[in-house]
Amino acid sequence: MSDEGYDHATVERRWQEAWDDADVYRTPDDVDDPTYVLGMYPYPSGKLHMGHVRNYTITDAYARYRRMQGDDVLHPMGWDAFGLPAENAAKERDTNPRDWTFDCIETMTDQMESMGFGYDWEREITTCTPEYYQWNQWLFSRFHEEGLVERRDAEVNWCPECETVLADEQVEGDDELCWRCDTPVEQRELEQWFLKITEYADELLEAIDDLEGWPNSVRQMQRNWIGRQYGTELDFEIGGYGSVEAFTTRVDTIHGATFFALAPDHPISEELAEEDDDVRHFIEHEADPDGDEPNGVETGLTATNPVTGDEIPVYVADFVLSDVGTGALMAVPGHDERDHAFAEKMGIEIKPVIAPEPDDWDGETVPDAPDVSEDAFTDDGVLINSGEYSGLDSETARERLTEDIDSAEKATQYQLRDWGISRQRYWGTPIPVIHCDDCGPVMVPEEDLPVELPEFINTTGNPLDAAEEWKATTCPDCGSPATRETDTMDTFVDSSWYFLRYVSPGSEEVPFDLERANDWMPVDQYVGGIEHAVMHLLYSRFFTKVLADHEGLEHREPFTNLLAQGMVQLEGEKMSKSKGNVVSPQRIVEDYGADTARLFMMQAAQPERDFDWSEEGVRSTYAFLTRLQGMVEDYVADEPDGDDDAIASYVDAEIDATIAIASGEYDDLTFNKALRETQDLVRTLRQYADYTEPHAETYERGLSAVVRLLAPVTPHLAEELYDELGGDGFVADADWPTAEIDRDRVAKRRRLVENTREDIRDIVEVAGIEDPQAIDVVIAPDWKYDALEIAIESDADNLIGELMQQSHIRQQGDAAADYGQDLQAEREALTMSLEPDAEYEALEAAAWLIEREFEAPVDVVRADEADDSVLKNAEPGRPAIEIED
RNA sequence: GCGAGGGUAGCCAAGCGGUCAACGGCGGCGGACUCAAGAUCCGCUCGUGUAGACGUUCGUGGGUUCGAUUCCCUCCCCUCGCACCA
Repeated sequence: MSDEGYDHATVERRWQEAWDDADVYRTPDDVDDPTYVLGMYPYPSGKLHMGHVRNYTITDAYARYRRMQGDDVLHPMGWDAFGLPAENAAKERDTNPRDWTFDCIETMTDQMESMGFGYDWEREITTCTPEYYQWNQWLFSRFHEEGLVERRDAEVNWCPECETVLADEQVEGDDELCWRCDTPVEQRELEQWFLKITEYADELLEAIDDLEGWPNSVRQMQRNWIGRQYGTELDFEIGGYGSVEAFTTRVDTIHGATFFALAPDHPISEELAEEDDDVRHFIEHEADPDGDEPNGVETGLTATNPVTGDEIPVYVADFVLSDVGTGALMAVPGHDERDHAFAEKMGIEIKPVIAPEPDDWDGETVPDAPDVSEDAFTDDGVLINSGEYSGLDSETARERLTEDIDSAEKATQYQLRDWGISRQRYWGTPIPVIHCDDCGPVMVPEEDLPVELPEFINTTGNPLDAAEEWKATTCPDCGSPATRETDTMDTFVDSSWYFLRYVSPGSEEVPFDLERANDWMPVDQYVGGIEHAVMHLLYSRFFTKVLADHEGLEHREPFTNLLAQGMVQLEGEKMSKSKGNVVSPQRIVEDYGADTARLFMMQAAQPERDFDWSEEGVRSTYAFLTRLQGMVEDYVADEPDGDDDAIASYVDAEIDATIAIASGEYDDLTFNKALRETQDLVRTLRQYADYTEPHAETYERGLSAVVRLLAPVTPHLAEELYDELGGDGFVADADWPTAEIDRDRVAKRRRLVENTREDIRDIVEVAGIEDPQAIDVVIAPDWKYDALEIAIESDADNLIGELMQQSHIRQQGDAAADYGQDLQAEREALTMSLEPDAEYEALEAAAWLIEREFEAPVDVVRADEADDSVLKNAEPGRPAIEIED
């Protein structure tokens, strides 16, 4: 396989060293508003996988493209270096997380260099260093000062395998599995640190509308996650227990509330459990919040409907969740499916109070009740059986009832919860707090930051808890003996602002240089996996907003354009170690080179789509590069001296077309299309050289354009070939090729040529012409172009009449009338063709393609040199064809 | 159930009101080159057709339009996210 190809190893090594020596990818601090291109930084697991390669090839190609377009570019890389796997690996290998992590970083850095990724390594950041994580601590203190940190008892998700707390976002699926290890998650009550992201819920939600550079899927996922709902909070009196608050979005159905339900862990349920055996038994043994079946137990209590005064039975039910709404609800089985199911099961009354709005409703008449015995009617409609509210529409009734009921208030509920950042693990940022018996939890003063991690202790629980010496300290407030907080921060804290740190990675006084951040931010193009759609991308938005409000950052959103890249699959399946269907990037680089791997990936599919890895595809990509290399070599070794003829002009026009199209596609990050065009041009150039002695200047211009168009994706070979062609400096710094041509004309010209060739093939085939002797291609007369233009612009009913007003058209007599009829028939679909001269030139330039294919001389003929009988078939955009056999 | 994105010729996949029987790739067929194979190059790949035509096609069934693969609605199917959410 690879022994047939070019010497990629030598080429790649040579240019990697040359780039390194010349510091090609450095972004100086004094550049003005660079284009900021960023890939989500990796967790240093030890090896680059195909997902990384794809992700970073996308950003690298785009960064290189922008640089060649003349932009200053910021394209940094760093390491999401804290996290549990390092701890586990350290235990397995009897080392410590720090050494293991830095080993991994070293390996992965080498792999990234071997892929040819052009990063400014001077800006590298590593989150597990005190130089970085001190700023997590500093930010935590700042958040605390601004009232955005809270410590409270919380029922938390606990993973017994990882021995740590998980955020809601880290619990996956119906089975509630840990996102890292797929262990079922348990619930525990612990004192936890929270960042109050809910304070920003409204802005985080509303600003999504303006994130036009983000994929809809991600925007929608964030909207769902925040889950804002407008409704009403109101009190129900429960005999003996006072008033209980319930939340409802459908207060218009309150006259149909036939029972009241409490969550099993609602305070009243817990109180009841102490005296009522049935309730206790239900809560402890029967309640199954995860089951499909709604279960419940009657309490014997009643609640008073604040509108009707009715006494309705109170149940403890497992379908009521304490963290949704208020953990207590008024149940309306007539108009809520879940309440309906429960009422049916328990034999509770089902009462319709909303009717579908009749089509011809007058706005007053009270319609007939719907049948809700089998199914609830859950849409809005018109109130019935609702006393003075009957006859109102749902919307109005909700307003009125919320006003009229004493205890009722408009309320907004969110699904978004505050962000619990406490983790009971070692390898993370220590939360900078000291616990004092007298003063309680006290922030570590800024001058004492960072709180550095102690040496790793290999133990089953939290190593920080075992670090006795480290734990013992004194209270910053009162000076008495005190202990350090042993929780560390969720690593998503690190990644919520790392994109700001790249701006000034060495800052010792501040987390980031504010002035530069204001100039350089936001990230223009962010690229990463869809798995971060909610967590990382939502937290980063939150941090950015807090920093805007309290630290003078002048941007409220971190990422202008977001690309969620697709997966690299093998036979339609996600590559994964457990399935054993992994293709190693390292092996591909060894066998075919980084350029081949990069080019294959970028041309295989649009970046956001999944695609299948194919060894066959890799081989043909490699063959393509080898061929290209040969073409350049041959050209340089023996420069051709062909004429600047029609064929050269065809090739020249194709070069322009390719540049124009490929540039547009690079702008849109649709590398696959840009590369397809570029590869087409290579084929055109080869055909050219095969067919005739090329015109040196034209041919070289083509090769040079190809090399530069490929340079963002295959940087090493592009450097090599650019050098061979005599380019100055690095192709990485070269100017992007330019073409003064618009895509519309390109498309028209190509279509004309392609249609003409197809027509000739059709004729040869259908007419059974074995061996064509000569082919004439005849351009339509000028008057037809004029007629076409008139037909397009005219809105007259009688097109023929309109045409005949032109004397030079009228002179054509029957021919004009015939063509006028044709135009009339297709009137609405007409589009302007190229001008006659442009058509002549395009076909003349493409004649060699036809001659080559049919092995017959081709004559492109102007209308005034042709017979009238032939001209009959010629139209603008469609020359007449005469084949002699 | 809700939401988002999809369903295009043997397969993958573009197009997203007329230039569309529908770009491109793979696979298949034929041809050139070669002693041969590979690579490369040139065609063909819905049906019919002895001069560029016609017919039937873009999940299903309707609709809008002079005209729909492209816009609207119904239904079916796929993928992803959320979900006993009050």
